[in-house]
Amino acid sequence: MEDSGSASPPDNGRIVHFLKRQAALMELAGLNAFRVRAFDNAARMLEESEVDIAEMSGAGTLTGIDGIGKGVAAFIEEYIDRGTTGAYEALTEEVPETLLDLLRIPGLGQKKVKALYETLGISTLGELEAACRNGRLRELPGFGERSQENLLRAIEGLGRYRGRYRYDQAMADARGLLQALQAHPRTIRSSLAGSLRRRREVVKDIDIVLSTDAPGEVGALFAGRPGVEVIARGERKVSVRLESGLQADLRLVDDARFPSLLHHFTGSRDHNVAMRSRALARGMHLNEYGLFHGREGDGDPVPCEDEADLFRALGLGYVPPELREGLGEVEAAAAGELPRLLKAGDVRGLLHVHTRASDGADTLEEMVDGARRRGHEYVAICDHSKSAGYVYGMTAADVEVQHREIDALQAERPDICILKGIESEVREDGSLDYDDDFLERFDLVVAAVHDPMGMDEAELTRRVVRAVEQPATSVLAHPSGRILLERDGFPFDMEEVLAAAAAHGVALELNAHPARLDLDWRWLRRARQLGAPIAVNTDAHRIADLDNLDLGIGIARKGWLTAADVINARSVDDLRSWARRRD
DNA sequence: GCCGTTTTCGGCCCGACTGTTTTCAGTCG
Repeated sequence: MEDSGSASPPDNGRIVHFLKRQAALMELAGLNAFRVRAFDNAARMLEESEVDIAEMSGAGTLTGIDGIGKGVAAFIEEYIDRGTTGAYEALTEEVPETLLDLLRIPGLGQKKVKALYETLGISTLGELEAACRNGRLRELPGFGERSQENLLRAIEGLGRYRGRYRYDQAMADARGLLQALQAHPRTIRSSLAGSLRRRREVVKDIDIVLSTDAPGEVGALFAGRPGVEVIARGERKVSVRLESGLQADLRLVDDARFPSLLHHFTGSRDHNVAMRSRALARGMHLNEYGLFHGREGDGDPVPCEDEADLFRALGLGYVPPELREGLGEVEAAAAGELPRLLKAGDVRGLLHVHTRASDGADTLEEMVDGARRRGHEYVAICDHSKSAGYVYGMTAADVEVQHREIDALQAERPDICILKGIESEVREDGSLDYDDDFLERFDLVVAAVHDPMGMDEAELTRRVVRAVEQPATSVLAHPSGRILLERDGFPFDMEEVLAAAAAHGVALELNAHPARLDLDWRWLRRARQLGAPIAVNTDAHRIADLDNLDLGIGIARKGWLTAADVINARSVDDLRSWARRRD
């Protein structure tokens, strides 16, 4: 049971979670599938947006959001008010909430869970496991020997695989698979697809699409890779479980169908719905095998050499994969209003780079040369300031030494501009490490909160806003403080912090470390709307970390950012005068 | 329940694979 939120309104996460539970219970209760989908859709729309749901509910403006009508808005309002709803309570009378656990098992959907409950009285994972071992499932139509074995394995797997992987971890597996497939002589075209191609920060699986005139041979190569367990093996699709626990799916088609296949398995569900609707509205039909004249898909195919042709045939500019989340990109493409997204070549310098002077692994010279080799015009050295308790923080004397080293190295490296920066700790009261006079010595001050110090939301918001207001602050490092799959962001009001950053011209960092990717891409879009600039930073602690910039650029693109939104896409002179402009 | 350049009623994406069947329902993405 959800607890009542009388003291403070439930946050977005709790509301979304409750909507999802409601949808799942409705499904189990056998309610109309489209009504179920309405709750599911509403949950997804709210999950991807960054609005304050409770606030909008109070203002009565929720129905302005796509997919939320009077019914769902009233449901949310009641939940915020009471901590539950009449509709939810009525459903739990009918369907035990523990059935939601069964729904998490791969291979068990609404119909089967319902059958298990109604005929065998199974309502918990433990009961299901026992029934599988006793062979009781065979009594049920649609269940057999194999079903019991598969369910037992799946129940085990629920604990073993958390089922979510960081982008970099999944990419390490995906690169190897893709290279092996591309090396096959019968492979014509191939590509990553799915959430990896969309650059989601966390993924559940690897999707690869491939064109070939010998699907059996290429499929066999994939299924026969060392250490993989084959989950499904068909003519057009092969699914395997890798040693890492990741599932990888390969789809095979002949080459003419490659563009539509790639598109289909790249887009999120919502993106594909938007594209199909658009095709239907134009008297065409879109599926993974092509774009066809006629709404039934029985007409002639529309010839498409690549994805760009496909978008063009639907009257759309090319929508980059990062944007294909179903968050307005199709509408923007139709109106010719897609932004010119940031590109790798746009970024001219690196900010926020560490050396051995604090907790980096490589020397000043090595890091600077790493940046030079990657073609950067400037690099800002930002080691930790003195009160960074968790690592070695630089004393004022250390800073003096580093500045002399930088001056000396700069004389030897005329082709790159070395900026004197600092990652300054934000203290409990929102002030920065070192006094204002000393902070004047730096070209760039990156303010960083590393410890929420047990503060509540109001206190922490005040602290971060104060840090943004400090005259020396140019950039707010890894704003939310999250560590992907380990720890959520610190609890503070991000909207308020973004507004403060916009008001004071402080940049929000997009920390490109694959464990952070912070600011989150959903908030990047909001920051752009508010006019707050962004710094795409590697936060490199060793030379190899400098290559994380590529992922940072991908996430920036996912946040709809252009070169104009990004401070390190500026020339070094512009950057310097921007950093020194402070009020 | 939501929605609207075939709209206020009547739709709501759609195809592959599995495990069970003996022609298909359920699940998944």
